[in-house]
Amino acid sequence: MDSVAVENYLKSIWELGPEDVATQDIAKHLNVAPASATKMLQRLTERGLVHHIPYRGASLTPEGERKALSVVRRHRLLETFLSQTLALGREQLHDEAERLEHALSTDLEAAIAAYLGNPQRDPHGHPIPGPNGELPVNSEVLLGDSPLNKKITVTQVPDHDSEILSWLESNEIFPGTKLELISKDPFDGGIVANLNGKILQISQLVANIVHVSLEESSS
Amino acid sequence: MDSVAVENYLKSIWELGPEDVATQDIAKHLNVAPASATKMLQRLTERGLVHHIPYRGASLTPEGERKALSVVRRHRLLETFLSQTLALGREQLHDEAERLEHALSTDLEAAIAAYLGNPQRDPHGHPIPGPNGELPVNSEVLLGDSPLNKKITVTQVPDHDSEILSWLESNEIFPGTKLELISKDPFDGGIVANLNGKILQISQLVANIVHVSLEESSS
DNA sequence: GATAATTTTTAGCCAAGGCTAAACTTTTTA
DNA sequence: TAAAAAGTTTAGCCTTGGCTAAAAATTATC
Repeated sequence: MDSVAVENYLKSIWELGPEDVATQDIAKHLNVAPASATKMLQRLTERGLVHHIPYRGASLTPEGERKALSVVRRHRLLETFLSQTLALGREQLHDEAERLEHALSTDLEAAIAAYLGNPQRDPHGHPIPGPNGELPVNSEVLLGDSPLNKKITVTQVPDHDSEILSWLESNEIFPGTKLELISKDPFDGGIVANLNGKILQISQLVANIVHVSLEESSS
Repeated sequence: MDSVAVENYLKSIWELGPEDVATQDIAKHLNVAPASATKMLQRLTERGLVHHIPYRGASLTPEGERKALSVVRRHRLLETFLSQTLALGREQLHDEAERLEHALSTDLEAAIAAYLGNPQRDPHGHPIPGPNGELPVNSEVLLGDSPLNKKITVTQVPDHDSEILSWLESNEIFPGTKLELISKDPFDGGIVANLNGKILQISQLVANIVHVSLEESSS
């Protein structure tokens, strides 16, 4: 069994990867001192989970990635489970799952997946890795990069920034929402969209986090 | 936030109490060396959660008991929640709850309690402490101590011994089961009972774990 | 291309929570 | 009641995962 700390390092590297991740970025992501991250990266390299090149950065070995995806799977299954059973708000889910993910046995993971009917996406629209780490190929595009005057469908919103998430929620932007880009600011990348007749200004920050698909949603 | 280890020590002392608990018993219960238990008892005494008298034993302070009951509440709520949503077997519940109980936030605890309608008992029939640690007075009696030829109702089965639990389950003994004592062995305390017409021999070991009530069950 | 700034690593420290072996109490037994 | 047995504590060690301060490497800047 890997410790909570180890699981969190692996997950962070996965989330920040797949290219070499800087020590500083990992440290910031986990709220620890850079020196602590260095030490852990060395230990994880020792254990064959991480490939760390001093002064360059770190990446996951195949084994490390498998473990990282297992954590991500548990996290996203938990978010889906809590959302469905307890009807928690999308912005509460992340923090709860973050704690519980490390305490989920393989059996319980399987029971939850079966109960949910092996869902492919969590409530934020993020794909849930399969039991062996399979992830679907991603044909999505960022909201800020999508073409003007075309029907697009929101597929993913961020899972951890509850401020942005609340804003999105209050403007009815979540997976499945259909909208159309009206214009794009040439300087800061902010956009204006038409959501069911409502005209909405969306900052560059948000436009570069939300994913959309150009095909009609299959839901 | 208390660590997992601290929460487990407090819970163990509560479960083994309320009289002074021997160092050895705590160590055995937690699967650690006696010396480790001693050290932790000293730390917990330092923190005002435990009252440890060297060579005598340890007991919980009011603050320690409050925290222990909080862990017990989370444990039993989780067992109830997992049982209702995922239909896990009674003998799987304990181990899962054991891991998850330390990762449950106050918010999620409240959400689960509300979802379940603030249940008073977990699936093993154990009372669930209230949010402030309230426990109902216990008017129950051990199966082995109950009178002959009287209708009695099972109220509690053990939660952690999955072997006993499976045996009970397969003989349809669980909270709510009605039966009648036919005879008691004068030597080893084993008993014979009538369960819906079936004659059942029950060992002393089991008879001293299962709780029953003499009144008709209110379910 | 040398120096300044930034990033990363090393060194050394700490607390938590384990362990074993040895010392000390308490309890039991002869 | 003295010796043996059982239980408990102390002492000293270990690993994990943090930290800070200082040293080293890399990158940016003049």
